[in-house]
Formats: sequence, C-alpha cells, structure tokens
Amino acid sequence: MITIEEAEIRSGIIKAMSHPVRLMVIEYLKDGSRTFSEIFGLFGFDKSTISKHLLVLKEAGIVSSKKNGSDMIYTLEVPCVTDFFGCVTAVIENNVRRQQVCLCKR
Amino acid sequence: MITIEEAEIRSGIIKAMSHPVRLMVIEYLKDGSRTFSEIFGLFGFDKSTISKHLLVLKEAGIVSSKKNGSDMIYTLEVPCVTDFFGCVTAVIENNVRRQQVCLCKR
DNA sequence: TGGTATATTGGTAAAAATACCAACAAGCCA
DNA sequence: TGGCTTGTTGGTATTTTTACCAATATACCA
Repeated sequence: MITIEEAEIRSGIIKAMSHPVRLMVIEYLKDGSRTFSEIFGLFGFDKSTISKHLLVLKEAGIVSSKKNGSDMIYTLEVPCVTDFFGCVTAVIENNVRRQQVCLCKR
Repeated sequence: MITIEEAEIRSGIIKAMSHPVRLMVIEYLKDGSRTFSEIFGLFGFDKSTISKHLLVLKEAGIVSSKKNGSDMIYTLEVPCVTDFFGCVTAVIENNVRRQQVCLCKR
C-alpha cells in the first residue's frame, strides 16, 4: 500500500488534471507547444482565468512555459498523461454498459 | 480536440480520483474487493467521511458496492485506472529531475 | 424483542476552488 | 517616448469540497 503522504503528492497531480479547461489544454498541447493566445482562444473565459489554470498545470509539473518575445509558450512536460484518457473512456463506457448515468459534474 | 462537454464528463471521473483517501482506496481495491470496515480501518477518519468518499467513487463508476449480510463489499470496477499511477510517478520524477518541488497540496 | 455492530444520510462549519474585474509588468513598434 | 499587445497578479464573491457530529437504517444474535 502507498502511504497517505505519497497519496497526497499523487492526488495533487491528479487534481491538477481534474478540471475541464485544464484537461482540454492537456489534450491541445499533446500535438505540440502552443502560445498563451492560442490556448486562450479555445475558451470563452477571461484571460486571467486561463492564466491561472495554466499556473495550476505548471505547479503540478504537467506543463512548462517559456517566454518568446511577447508570447508565452506552453509545453506538455509529460505526454504520458494523455495515455490515461483511454482509461477514463473505459470508465465512461462501463457506466453506459451498466445503464448507470455518471453522476459526476451535474 | 475534445469538446468542453466531453471534457466535463472526463474531468468528473478524474476529479473523483483526486483525493488522497480515494486514491488509497483505489490502490487498496486493486488486489481484490474489500468490506467497508476493512477500508475504514486504513484511515483515522470518521465512518461518515469514508462512506462519502466511497460514494464519490461509486457515482463516478470507479467502484461498485454490494451488500453481503451486514457488510458492504466494495469492488474496483475499472482496474485500468491504476495504470495511470505509473504516469503520475513519471510526473513526480520529472519534477525532481528539474529540481522543481511540486507545489501542489501544500 | 432488545441490544449490538455495520454503514448511510442530514446538517453544518471551515477550507479550497473558480471566475470575474482591475491593476500591473514586459515586449514591441511607430 | 508613447501607445499597443501580451500575459500575470491582486482582490473578491460565489460555489464546491471536506470532515465532523448526530440521527437513521439494516442485519445479526442473545
């Protein structure tokens, strides 16, 4: 078994992925680095909101950023995080199979 | 790209995994089903707290439960979720490599 | 039946997450 | 330099999450 301390570290990283905007950013960066503006353009939220979501991903070590002129470039640090999405899909499909509507996010 | 609706569904499932107690429960159930009492015994929290964490996992479709006498048996529905832990470890190791302390969960 | 063990539900207080607006900082170029 | 673009930070209101206690429900057994 893992310790509670180890679980806290792991859950911090998972929590960083557990928001729709942050999940979409991860998906988007899977195919290559993007500027803040490109990422911002995907959503209808305020700039500051997107900037703070990116900070959460950065602090978790999931993305990194570097300045390029007046742009800020965001890069996915650990592409394997997207491997997980297949399993999330399996959970969703299993829920459908069991006639169980997922109650999350309602 | 995935849609925001799809991202909301996925993030709901990931959010269900993003708590240390729920993560430890998933790890614990990886080796087989367990009773509520066995799970409860791992932690120092109130029964009701653990019961509610298990409800979150159940509503996400990650675990299922069935009554057996006076016990409640919890089962991991989609074992592939634990595959993800390897990648979480990769994130942690990458953070260490980059001399970056993970700021999450402090 | 009455008592005990097992687990869930209701209610609530405290903490954390989220999104907005405003203000600021840094780079670019006319 | 002055103004424009790009992105972050500060502050705040709202919502969500979390953990506890108390009460309830269900099964078992004497």
